[in-house]
Amino acid sequence: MTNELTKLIQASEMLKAIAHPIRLAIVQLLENDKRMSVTAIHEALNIEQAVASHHLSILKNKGVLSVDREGKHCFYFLKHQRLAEIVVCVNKCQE
Amino acid sequence: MTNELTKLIQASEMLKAIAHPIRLAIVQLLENDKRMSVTAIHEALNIEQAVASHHLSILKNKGVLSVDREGKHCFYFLKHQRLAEIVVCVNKCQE
DNA sequence: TATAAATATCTATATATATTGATATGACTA
DNA sequence: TAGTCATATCAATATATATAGATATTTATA
Repeated sequence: MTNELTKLIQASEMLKAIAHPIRLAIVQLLENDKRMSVTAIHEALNIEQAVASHHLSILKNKGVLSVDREGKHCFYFLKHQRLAEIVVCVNKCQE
Repeated sequence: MTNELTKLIQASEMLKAIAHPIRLAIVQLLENDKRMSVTAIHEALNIEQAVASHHLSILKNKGVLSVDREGKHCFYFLKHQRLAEIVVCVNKCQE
């Protein structure tokens, strides 16, 4: 497999991770260096805890988010702040 | 359904359209206001004609590309030039 | 160590997307 | 109008992702 193809696949995996309504909302929530716990996110978005946790783990596994545990809480944040730009950009392109 | 949710769904549909290796390659190919026919695209990417046509129609249906027919040729181009930024951005975030 | 709070995982079903090869449609041109 | 070039669609199978509910794991604290 060519290097170029590998890059395309990796980039599309990351985009695919973001390309879901709940996960897009999570990325939006974490703009501007915000750090939020699973509980804070599930309450902010009004979704089940298990649902939030599930989507957060997808975003983490695909390199979109990172996590720091502090006691009982897990604080998630954008691994690359730049990724928030994608959300802004795609929102601007909705005619 | 709330207006906010509708926006999230639309934005994620558009991102989902781009989140595929071949379709990402197509968007990259069409940066800088380029216009390319189906044949030119399938040759440039070294994929079957039917495959190119299929992915182009997905991108068109999800609002990523537009098309102009000129005789036998269909020229595809980015509907919003801004969308190329997404590709640049996600590429920069591959560590 | 028993309990509670926070988070993650599992199971099952439903739904969507990808892939491939074959074929159909549309539009010029000899 | 028959042929051919360009593009689109179809059909079938495989693979992946989503959704929801139940339950397990981890950590702190009484």
